Amino acid sequence: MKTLTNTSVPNHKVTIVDVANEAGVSFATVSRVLNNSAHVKPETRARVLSAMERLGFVANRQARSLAGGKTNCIGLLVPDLGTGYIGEIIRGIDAELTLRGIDLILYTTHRTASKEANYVANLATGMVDGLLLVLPRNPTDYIGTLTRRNFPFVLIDHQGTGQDCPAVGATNWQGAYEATEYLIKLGHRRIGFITGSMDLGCAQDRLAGYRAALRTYHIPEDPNLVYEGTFFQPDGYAGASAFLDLPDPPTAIFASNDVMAMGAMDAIRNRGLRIPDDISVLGFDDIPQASLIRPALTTVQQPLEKMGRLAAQMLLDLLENPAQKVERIELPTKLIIRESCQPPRQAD
Amino acid sequence: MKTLTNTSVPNHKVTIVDVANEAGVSFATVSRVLNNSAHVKPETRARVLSAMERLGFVANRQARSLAGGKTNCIGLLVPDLGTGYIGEIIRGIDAELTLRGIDLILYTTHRTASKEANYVANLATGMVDGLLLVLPRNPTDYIGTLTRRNFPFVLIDHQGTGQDCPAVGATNWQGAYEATEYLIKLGHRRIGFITGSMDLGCAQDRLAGYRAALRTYHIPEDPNLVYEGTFFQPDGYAGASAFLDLPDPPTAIFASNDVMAMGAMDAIRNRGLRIPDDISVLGFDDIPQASLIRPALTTVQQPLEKMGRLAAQMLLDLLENPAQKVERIELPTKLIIRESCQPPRQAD
DNA sequence: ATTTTCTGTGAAAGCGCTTACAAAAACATT
DNA sequence: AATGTTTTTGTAAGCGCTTTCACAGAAAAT
Repeated sequence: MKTLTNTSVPNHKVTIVDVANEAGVSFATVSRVLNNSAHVKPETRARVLSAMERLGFVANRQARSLAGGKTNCIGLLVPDLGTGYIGEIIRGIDAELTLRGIDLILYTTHRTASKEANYVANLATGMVDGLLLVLPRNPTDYIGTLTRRNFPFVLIDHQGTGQDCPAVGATNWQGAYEATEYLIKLGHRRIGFITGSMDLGCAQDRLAGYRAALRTYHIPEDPNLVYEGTFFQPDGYAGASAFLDLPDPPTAIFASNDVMAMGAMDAIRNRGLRIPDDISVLGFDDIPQASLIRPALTTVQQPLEKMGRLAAQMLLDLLENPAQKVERIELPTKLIIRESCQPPRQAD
Repeated sequence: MKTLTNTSVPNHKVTIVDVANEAGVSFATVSRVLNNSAHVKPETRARVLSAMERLGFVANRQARSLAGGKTNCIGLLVPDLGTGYIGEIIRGIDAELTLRGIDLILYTTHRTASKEANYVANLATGMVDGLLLVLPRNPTDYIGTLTRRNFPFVLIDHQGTGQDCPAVGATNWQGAYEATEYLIKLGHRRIGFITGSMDLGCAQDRLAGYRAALRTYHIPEDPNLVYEGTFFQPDGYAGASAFLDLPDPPTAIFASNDVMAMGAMDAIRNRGLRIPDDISVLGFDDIPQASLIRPALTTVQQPLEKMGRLAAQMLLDLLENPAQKVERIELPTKLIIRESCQPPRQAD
């Protein structure tokens, strides 16, 4: 009675027992086929496979995870999805995961730190096998927990302050340095800088890169020319407005991300000034719309898609071999010169 | 031996058995507390709760789903994440789901129809309790299966061709009609239209709305003024280029989405023409960057975030009460007038 | 031909939880 | 006080699968 075939009942879920009966083997063998385990005669395997086909069998994930101890899901924690920045990263992650048949559970924290820690705590308890954390807000809160529990995770776009954990990021310092240098070589001496959220490592690095370039070219740093933003568009607007209110406004503005650069452009135009004729604007990220706007935005490209892909690979490797040594990868950024920068109006 | 407490072993997962021992009740009672079932003495409940707290117990989702028959996850199938269009929808979905403690499993099909059908088949087998399908490509492939299996799902932004299934969309026809009417009232007589993927209901509706408006105002339709695109930026570029090559080019271009409108803008500017002075451009969607570009894009706003929220609500209702009657909701669109349109240069 | 080594398969014990069903305890009713 | 109800709690049977162990049978070695 227990191992009754249910092929006749249309709405019944097909289980390995059904398949086993259909194929005339024990359900253990079916499980072996399912797991590509060795020690199954090719002939038997074929028989089981065909039975599965005939019955339309699909393995139950919940049961597999429960029994097997892993979920084949990995969790992805992102701040939001608005800007395309994250979209690019996800595209990379997704490509890698799809390849290996692993599912993605998405969590958006909407930049709420408390939510972030909460999610992490929950996820690390059986929901997923590993965690990908994009632009983590204050990861110190839970990285300890994660490490202690030996829970695999990879940070994306977070050059932590000394924490020794797997991460992939971009050369933020370098990128900002080169971009600033480009502006300087164009002839700019007064370059306004709009920072990102300074609690994020990447924002700090970009600011540091900007400062370093200034120093290299012996340009004194004017505190009025650094505006602290939070990576959102309005910050760009506000920052640029503040700069333009200065008695001696900058001839170029370098925003720590593209979205803020766009905000800055807005502010500039609202004053009746033209880009790049009156003032140059430079961004960071190279999100898809950077090339879509006019003037097309000169910006520092981060290999977002690649970062996602790499992070996924690292995590998957970590899952397979937890003893793996910790890696921190920095992908190179690249200055993409488009139309939003030119030499200052009246060179000094 | 079997019911040995494991509090001493640090790395052991805490199960309901552990909690039961700690609280001095049977594990069934713990389960009841977990499920907020009635018939648990408040005092006992408190004791169990405190034991959970003490032990740091977190229920295992896999086990709960396996035993309980539901996953508390819903699946979201989207074509991609690049444009912000989807991002807005997800924001709405996410808001609703977070509220009810349900998780989101994300699948991006990257506009591959085969992948879509594949995912749907897989997901509908225990992975998730319900499915949210954004902008489904050719849903006829699997809507039948889904319906037959009684698997709950809601379509987003797909006004199917007669299929009777739950869906939330926007008034695409109406939106396109009003936008075209606006252009006509501005004085335009030759209005180029760039369609979306014509296998999508929304694209068809928008085209129909455009045509209807033309008819209303007795403007003969010129086949040269309709360019078939696929909702991607390059289509906008190509479409606008084709229009501008015409001996008698249009004075306004209406693209079926914002991204294509941006492509069109690009093409127009590459010809040395100015927007809106030489030619007006109008989009559809009102994605976040529509207001960020210059000139700011006049477009038809879809309540994307709200659509997501509503779809999630519908699905959740459906889960609770499968007998629910099928609803198809159309949210109103709204013309957002910004800077990209003005009366044609020389009125006829 | 006999023993040894594999290989292929089956039986059975869980994975951590839900949920009838049953038993016990508490309360109300005559 | 005895009985009937209603709560509250415990017992046990799965949910569908993985995996260890054991045991056949076949191949290899003696």
